[in-house]
Amino acid sequence: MSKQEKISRKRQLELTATQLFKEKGYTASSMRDLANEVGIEAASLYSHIKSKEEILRNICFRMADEFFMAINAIDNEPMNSMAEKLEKYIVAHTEVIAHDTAATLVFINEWKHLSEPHYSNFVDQRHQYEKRFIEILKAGIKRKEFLPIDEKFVVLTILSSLNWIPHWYKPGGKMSPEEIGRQLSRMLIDGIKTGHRAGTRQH
Amino acid sequence: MSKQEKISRKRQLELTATQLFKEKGYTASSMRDLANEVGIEAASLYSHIKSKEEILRNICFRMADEFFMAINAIDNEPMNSMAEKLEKYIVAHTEVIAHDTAATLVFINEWKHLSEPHYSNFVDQRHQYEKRFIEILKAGIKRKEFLPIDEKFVVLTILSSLNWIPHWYKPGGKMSPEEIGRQLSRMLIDGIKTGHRAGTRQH
DNA sequence: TTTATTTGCTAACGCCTGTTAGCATCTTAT
DNA sequence: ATAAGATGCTAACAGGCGTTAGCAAATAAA
Repeated sequence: MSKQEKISRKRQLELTATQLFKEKGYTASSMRDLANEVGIEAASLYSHIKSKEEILRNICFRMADEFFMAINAIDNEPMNSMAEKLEKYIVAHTEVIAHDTAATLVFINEWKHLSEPHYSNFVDQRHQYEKRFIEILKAGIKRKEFLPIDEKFVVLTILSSLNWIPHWYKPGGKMSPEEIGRQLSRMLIDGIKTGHRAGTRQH
Repeated sequence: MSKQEKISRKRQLELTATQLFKEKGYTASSMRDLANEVGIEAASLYSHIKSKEEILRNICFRMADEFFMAINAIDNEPMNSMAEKLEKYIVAHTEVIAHDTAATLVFINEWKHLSEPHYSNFVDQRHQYEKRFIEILKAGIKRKEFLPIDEKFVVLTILSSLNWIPHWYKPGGKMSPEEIGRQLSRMLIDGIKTGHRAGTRQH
């Protein structure tokens, strides 16, 4: 199981590094810190990884992939309203976050330490991700399902609310990730939705 | 004007450091970076400041003070509803943010690098600040003005939306800070408020 | 004009940084 | 049994870090 073992060791490093980066930040976390945490010498880390940044890169882009995969899966489902689609997006995003809050925090806070071309790559991907939400809002506004509020503004408000979840979410709490997502989307969508709160009146 | 000059020089350092900390993060910004930026040697910085952390401390606690002062001023005004009070809180918070987005970002992202006892001090203050919002929500729920959603949850959602503003706000844009605050509070409050959107129906 | 303060310099300190080279050992596959 | 790979070590490197000591020049206050 040589290949398995190597992967598992590398994975352990990434997990420990994620925790470290989350707590102290990427720059303030040293390779010696990481080595200490797993009980080996700093130089030995380089039998498993190429560089410190490689770890950060893997965390950031793996999370980016997961976020994209989550909303991609939704686009195949049939949808009645843009509100429904937006809710599904929000729930999906929440579930990805809840699945690994530490990695999410690193993804959110430390991407700026990526070097080129990965930095630009990352920024592009995030921009595309926001665009997916904006398209839903635009469609919803066109259908007069949503109030004509600046879409960019609304998307950033939604995503910032979502991205704060890892700061307080603890697995096994009273709310499941899905419930959190639903609650949040109800709170946010009903705030931008025309018509009553209780009704499902569509225009 | 010796005292004046000194203050102005120290202030310039703080301003430059704020920009630096915002862009690269506190840990990744070196004293030599800062010195370079203002055109002197790194060692010369210590004629004006005691330590690197002193700068961070000043930024963080000055912002904390400004946030508190902004909402303190509101508590003296007469208020008809909790929704109105919450809106005023949100607008006030937004205006403080808009007044110095760079310092706000440092305040939000870099406080964890404060050493004790300042770290605990900071965390306490933030907790108290959140409590002020929670009290409004509790009162609003009691009056049946707001839906009985977990207050902590709602406050964190509100504050996270607010704290993302410095990422996109540019002075001189189409929306003034006050308008942004109003728009945001309408979007968030109407989402947690019972009854119609258009009406002002109170219970 | 003398005195005190502000502002800056050079040189250096001890320590920490990410990373490489070279070698040893232990595990797995042939 | 042998070869290949995985995993780890020690020693060391070149450079960066925040900060201090000691001194010089400019500026302001007496």
